[in-house]
Amino acid sequence: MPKRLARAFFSRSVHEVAPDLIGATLLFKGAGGWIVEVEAYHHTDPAAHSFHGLTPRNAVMFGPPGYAYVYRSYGIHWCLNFVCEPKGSAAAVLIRAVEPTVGLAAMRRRRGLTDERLLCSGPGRLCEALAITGAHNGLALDSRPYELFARPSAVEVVAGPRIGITKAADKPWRYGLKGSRFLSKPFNP
DNA sequence: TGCCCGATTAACT
DNA sequence: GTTAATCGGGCAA
Repeated sequence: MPKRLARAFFSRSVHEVAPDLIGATLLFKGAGGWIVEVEAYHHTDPAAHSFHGLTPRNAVMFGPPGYAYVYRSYGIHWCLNFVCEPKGSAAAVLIRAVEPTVGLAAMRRRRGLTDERLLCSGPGRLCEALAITGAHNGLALDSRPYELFARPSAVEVVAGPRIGITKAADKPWRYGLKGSRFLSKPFNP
């Protein structure tokens, strides 16, 4: 059985944590799978929600590491982040895609789809499949309904520019599992 | 206060 | 390739 991720795992630079999350297992209420795509954000980064300072929405980012920051995107979708670094860094990793392995029936029902490849291949899709909403913002990642397990063995991680942003769009802070079919978009070679 | 834009997605043409 | 759905935040006035 893989090792459960301790809170100390998240108390490091967001650029160390993000690639280390590739291949880790994310479960929420017993459904989920392997993390195959993430992006790193830091408060010195113009693309980050924390860049302009603390607000009610991003307050969790300014708190201690090892907690979930869930925000509403475009007024429609929910997106899940893991807060990292010492408290006050306001850094987080956006979880962008998961290869579904557990609770397939529940995820298909919530998404209204059968195609496994499209169940969790995007930050909004992932939250819909796992039923993660703003009600789960600010919860600790080392206890239910969240469950996180370290990857059982080394994996090949690729990096590239982040998706859907206009500021600091050149930074290669998107990380993915090389060759995965479950990415929200392929990485350019 | 009002206006514009965004860490998105699905359904169009 | 384009667009609607839909709302909180930043910034100008």
